Amino acid sequence: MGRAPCCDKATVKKGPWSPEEDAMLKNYIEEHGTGGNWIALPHKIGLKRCGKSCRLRWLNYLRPNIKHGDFTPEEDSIICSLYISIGSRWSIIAAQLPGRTDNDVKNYWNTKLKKRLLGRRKDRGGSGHHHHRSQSTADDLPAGDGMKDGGSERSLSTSAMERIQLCMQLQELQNPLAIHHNPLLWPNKVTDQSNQNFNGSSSSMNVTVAEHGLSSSLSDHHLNGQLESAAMASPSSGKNSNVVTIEAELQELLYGEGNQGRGGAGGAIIDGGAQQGDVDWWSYDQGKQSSPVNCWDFTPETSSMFQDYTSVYDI
DNA sequence: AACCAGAACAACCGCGGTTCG
DNA sequence: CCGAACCGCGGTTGTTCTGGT
Repeated sequence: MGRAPCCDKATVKKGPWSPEEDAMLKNYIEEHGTGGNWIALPHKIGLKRCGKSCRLRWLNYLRPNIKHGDFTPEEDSIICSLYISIGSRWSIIAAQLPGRTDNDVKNYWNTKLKKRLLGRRKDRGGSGHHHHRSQSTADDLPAGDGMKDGGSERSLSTSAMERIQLCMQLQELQNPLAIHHNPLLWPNKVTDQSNQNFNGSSSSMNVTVAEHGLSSSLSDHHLNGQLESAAMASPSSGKNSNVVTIEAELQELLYGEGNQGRGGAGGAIIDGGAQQGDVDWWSYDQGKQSSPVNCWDFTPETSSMFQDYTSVYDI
């Protein structure tokens, strides 16, 4: 027995929103708020839309202070770093980028960033042929292959590549032990505990969300505090050579030669961590350098994974 | 100019988690 | 305590745009 549909699909309009519908929804919410009930909202307004559709439209496009397009190098950097660290937790990642929505970040990653980081690898040995239609997935990524053609094209090292690949593979496997499936292992730095985003400035996103009575995934109360003890127990790990190497790789790949189309502001991103506040995105336990992906320990040993994770987040 | 493939983006779907009566 | 209703998330699909042939 499946779940009952949230609305009568026969009478509900689907597809792109018209300016009139946008105006109706926007005006109503600005005047009355959401009322805490999205399902009832379209009926109150007189919209022939599903409540979920209204919610999505408001959150992604109509609410104030939404930014579209023109992701900055700093945002690119945060997205890439967080994806490699926590996987496809788009709401968490988006919460670190004021004005960005999870949908926006997700689309941006899938259509641009992922290709910039990974897709170029597929071109190795190619002779300028176009990509095929399929977007890069974990399946079509070479599994840590070498640089077969020895060409001058940039790519991430095996270490960084494997992090991304493993992250994608994790999603496919739905590994219950994966960090991003286990709130206990989420970092307190991606909660709003400190109400700060990763570049150390106050997060206006949280304020915006609160103002409109919407809950943010970052308000995940149950996460708060659970990592504090771990943070106390885990000394801050210093930046090591691997960290610098991967940071440099990422920056080079995103904004180096052949990727100059983004305003040339690449120098502002991860620069020895200085531009990211005091957060060390990449560091992990130096004592485990035998494994290039040791921030992702997939053994069933939670304690080991937790230790790695605390290292990743410098907590 | 027409067609086509690929890219980009908007929106939908289904599920898990949470809330509330 | 239980179940229904609702919310929010992540994955997927559909549509439009763009550039190449």
